Amino acid sequence: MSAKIEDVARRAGVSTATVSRVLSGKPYVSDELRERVLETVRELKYRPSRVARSLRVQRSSIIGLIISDIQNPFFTSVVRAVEDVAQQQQYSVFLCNSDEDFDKELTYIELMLAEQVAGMIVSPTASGNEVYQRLVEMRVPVVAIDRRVKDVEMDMVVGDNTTAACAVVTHLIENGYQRIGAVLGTPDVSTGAERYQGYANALLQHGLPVRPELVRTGSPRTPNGYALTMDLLQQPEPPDAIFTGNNLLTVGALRAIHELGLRIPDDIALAAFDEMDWMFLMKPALTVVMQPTYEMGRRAAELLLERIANPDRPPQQVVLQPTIKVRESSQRRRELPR
Amino acid sequence: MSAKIEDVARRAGVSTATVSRVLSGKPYVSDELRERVLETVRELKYRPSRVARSLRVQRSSIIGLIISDIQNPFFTSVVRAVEDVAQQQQYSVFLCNSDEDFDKELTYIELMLAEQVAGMIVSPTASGNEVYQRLVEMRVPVVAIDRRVKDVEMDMVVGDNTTAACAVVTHLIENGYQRIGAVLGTPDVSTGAERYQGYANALLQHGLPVRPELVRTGSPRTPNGYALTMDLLQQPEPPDAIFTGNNLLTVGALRAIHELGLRIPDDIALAAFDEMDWMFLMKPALTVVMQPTYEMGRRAAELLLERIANPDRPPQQVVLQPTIKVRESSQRRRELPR
DNA sequence: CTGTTAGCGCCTTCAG
DNA sequence: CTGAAGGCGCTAACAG
Repeated sequence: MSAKIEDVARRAGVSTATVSRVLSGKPYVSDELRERVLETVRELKYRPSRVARSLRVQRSSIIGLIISDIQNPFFTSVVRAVEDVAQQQQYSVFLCNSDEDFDKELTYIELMLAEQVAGMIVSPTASGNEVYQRLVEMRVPVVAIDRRVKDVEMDMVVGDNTTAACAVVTHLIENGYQRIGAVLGTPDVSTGAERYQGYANALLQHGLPVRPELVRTGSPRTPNGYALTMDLLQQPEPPDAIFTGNNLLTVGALRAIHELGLRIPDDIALAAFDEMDWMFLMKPALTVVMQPTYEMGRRAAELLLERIANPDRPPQQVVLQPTIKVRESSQRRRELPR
Repeated sequence: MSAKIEDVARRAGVSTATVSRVLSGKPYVSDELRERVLETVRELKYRPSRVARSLRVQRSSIIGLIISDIQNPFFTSVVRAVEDVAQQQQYSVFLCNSDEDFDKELTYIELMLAEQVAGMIVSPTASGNEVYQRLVEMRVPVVAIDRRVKDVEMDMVVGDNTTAACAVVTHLIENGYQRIGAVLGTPDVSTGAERYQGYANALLQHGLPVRPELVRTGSPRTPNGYALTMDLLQQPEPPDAIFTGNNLLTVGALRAIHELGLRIPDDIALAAFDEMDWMFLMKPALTVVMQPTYEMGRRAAELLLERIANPDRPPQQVVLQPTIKVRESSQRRRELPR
């Protein structure tokens, strides 16, 4: 097919070792030979086989990135960040979409191993610790992003969900809302669990009861956000405010609210986690939590590269603080005369 | 490190050839040996090295997917589709983001070649035909998606942009709008060019002039949509309607309109290409074009697999029809008394 | 500084 | 039906 290293060597009148040395920027090659080799490489349009290289050195220069939902802007932002860092260090990114499906996640992890990736970044779809425990034991560089893996000493970068959730819900309470509902991702993943925790903390701190009938959890995706919100709002005693636990759930919730003809915040107030870029157009929520998505991706990639360079570094857990944004409309208290 | 094929062979008391045959589902292996091998594979948790395999067979079972903007929902939907088809056929997807940067695109194509991918799907960032011409000559399976490559006989799946653009602009005209502006992607990529063509066709068919001062083009991204729209609207004689040429440009346009305090469609009407899922919430446009994004991805993947299976098949060009959606609000004609 | 050589792990003829 | 053996293209000792 295309030129191999031997062709280049022969044409340039040197050995394959020299060609290899030149191409991998190794020292100890005379300028003359180096130039001659480079010239020949250009002539032959030689492109080293990364496959052969990977086999030889028992490691590819690929970083595996397994995210749980590629349609979620949160993750696309992460992807961007990881790609940026990787590219800067001559790594490429092998992206897979586990689709919130633990089996797919496992399959992809296997695939990554079979492809000899240099390391991987994963947003776990469940707190499936055994797998990650094994990876750590195999000394495979891996970092968890966005979601914690329980009981495993590994690198991870996550947001401070409990605090942030508590803050936005507190804001609702301070604006006079009393029956606050929640639409959250499943408690199987740490984000769902922690955001529930923050919600509950806020209520308890203000002497309000945590009513199970006001809490709905499920897969963190738009259709589910719609269904859960519908369910919540069509109860005999619906909430007067809703806390949504992630951006896609928020979209679903907005759809439901819209369809029921309710107005925000007059009929129903909203506090959202993970607001998307475009929501500004609608100012739908009283208060929102914005995660530093790009930074999370960047930190995760950096952590991974560090571990690849130094497999013995102790595990690091980076916790980033989300930003809380309050809308002007939030000043409009509900107790005011209509 | 982990188990190799020879370990399995030894443990099972057979040759590596037999193990290989069993694992690749080849016939001509007695049931007894097959069972024994499978058992041993399980015991040893043997995971064949895809790298070694790729080197040996001179091809990996990876499909390269190079998209121009991973933050664009259009493409994430395509990614989903490609992944679904690939997985079904035991391929994995290697996703890269060219970021609308032709150099990155080239780099990634090189990377794909070096990784011996089975084939690739690319949304070209420019009509850089030489590269694709070369790929076709090298008999590398490749299909272009969303955007045409000029003068190259290759597989591609695109939308009928001219017709669709003409239709939505016609709709604006029929609703009484006369000064219709356009915010489009650069004419360097086929989508931008064709959508401009459709816009111009619609105007001309109705005897309206195509005014250069009402047309803005640039990179198809949100910030640019904002800037171009701002520019358009702050002219002495601004348009009374705008046609936006892709979903991200639309978001930018909405932001600009919003910021200027204009109302849709009373102050400014909007016809959008590629509406995003969530826009329903805002009903911002009179009429929108929705592309069958998932289907485009699916078709592209299918085309690619067909070509991998049969490299001599003549090139196919699939043109999909977008759907045009008209809002009720569009019935409100502009000439009606205010 | 440069060349020779031995594999990396797997598949695939070619014999048996 | 099964085994033995030769590479796929590259890098990393080890000699010169």
